[in-house]
Amino acid sequence: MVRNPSLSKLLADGHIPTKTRKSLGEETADTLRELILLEKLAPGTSIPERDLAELLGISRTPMREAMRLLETEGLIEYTATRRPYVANPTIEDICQYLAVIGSLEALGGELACTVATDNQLQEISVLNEKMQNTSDTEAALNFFELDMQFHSSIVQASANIPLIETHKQYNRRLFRARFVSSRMRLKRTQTLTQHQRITDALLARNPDDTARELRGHLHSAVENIKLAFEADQTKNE
Amino acid sequence: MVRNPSLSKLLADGHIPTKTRKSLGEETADTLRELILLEKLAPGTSIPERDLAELLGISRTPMREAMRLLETEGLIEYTATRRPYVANPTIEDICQYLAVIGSLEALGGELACTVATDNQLQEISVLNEKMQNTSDTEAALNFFELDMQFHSSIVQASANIPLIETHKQYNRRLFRARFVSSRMRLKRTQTLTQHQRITDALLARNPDDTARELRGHLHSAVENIKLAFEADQTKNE
DNA sequence: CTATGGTTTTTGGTATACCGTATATCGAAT
DNA sequence: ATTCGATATACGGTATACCAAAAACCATAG
Repeated sequence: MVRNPSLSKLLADGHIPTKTRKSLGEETADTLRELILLEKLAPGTSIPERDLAELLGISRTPMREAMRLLETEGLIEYTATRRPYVANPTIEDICQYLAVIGSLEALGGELACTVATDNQLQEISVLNEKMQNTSDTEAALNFFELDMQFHSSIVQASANIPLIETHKQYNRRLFRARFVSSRMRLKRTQTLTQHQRITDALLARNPDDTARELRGHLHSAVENIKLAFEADQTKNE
Repeated sequence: MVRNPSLSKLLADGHIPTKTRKSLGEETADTLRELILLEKLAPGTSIPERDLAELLGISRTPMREAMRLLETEGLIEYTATRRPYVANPTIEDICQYLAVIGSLEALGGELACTVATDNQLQEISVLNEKMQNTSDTEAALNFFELDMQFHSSIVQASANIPLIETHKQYNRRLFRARFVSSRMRLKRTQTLTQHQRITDALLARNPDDTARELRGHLHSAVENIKLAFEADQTKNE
């Protein structure tokens, strides 16, 4: 440990880049997650530990660790006999996730109104403006990423660490769904109006309005994703 | 797999007790959790993998798995150099947990109003009555357990599986805090009045009232726990 | 051709050995 | 006596071996 007072102060102040050395298992979790979210590993695919470990050139131990991690994130599930496969949430599952994430974001916004720094609010506002100025023809991926960032930064501003963590997890489960949905470009103007109202409430530091707007916004997200999935279904048959 | 259609139907109907064989790691997680919650392992204690594994007579592999599980539950934390120790949340941490759990329960109650079966509502009502009829001299532990059950069964009635799961996790982190708090018997009558109002709103299947009452209830839980911890602090010095 | 029962192969669970790094110990120098 | 540095020890990370259970396969009987 660092015993020199002035040095440990430096460290605590965060001036030194905290080198959190990731274990192989955690790194593997990252790459696995990416493989799943980008559909290199399709939903429902069976993924035996040995094969996957060999594929990535590591042993089973860290691979198992990675898979357990992704299990808690909801990206990997296990059969009754503990055989792992890529999760394949139904539209109903996704709606349940969205209900929870709606509550989490509403709480995040509510808290942010009282504890967020002006800088953080500014940042959110900037993200909103970027989205508002996005032309209709802009790449869907870009819009999608801004959307995710907008929501995340609101929760981030709540300074509630477990909330931020839980929100991140739910976001991961929803990644694919949100992606599909955003590709549809459904009701983009509606989304933008809602974002504007959320931003306004936040800048006014009005907790109740913020929470209500966020709830409403997530509520329509449910509708959009339902539509997107129906469209996706009919297209794929 | 079961190939006979009528047999698999039996299984799906749940007539056969789904024997989810727990792995050693999961069982270990259960016993470890109990050790921590009952303070057989005090908060802050360092818990080297080898020692703990030997203590329970198992190898390190399942022990590591168990510890990773409890890490995601927030009961075990790791130093910067990945040395595990029993989590020791500050009062601020606990308040953050409570804020989240408040939102989760509010959502649970709200959803329960529309999807809960009459039986489920009845069950909640029964739990409430049991608590109301608890005499002041009754064992604190009994009151405590009823309280936990009351809250859990509300979330259970929401039928939102990820919500139920997340709520369970947060409850575990709060177990100790709630226990300490309940031992203080602070504002027991206030608690009971609030429970009554929550129950009424639920039975009336009024989502908005239910959510509001739950939020308010958790809000005062924050106050109670703060008081309890202050008292606990001064006692221990 | 289908259903059944046994055999082989696959696969997850667990134990164990080894490695590198972090920590503890201890002696020497100031 | 305190601090510093070298050495020893402890500990978590990873690889690997082995086992039991599950699943795939296959041959045989009806």
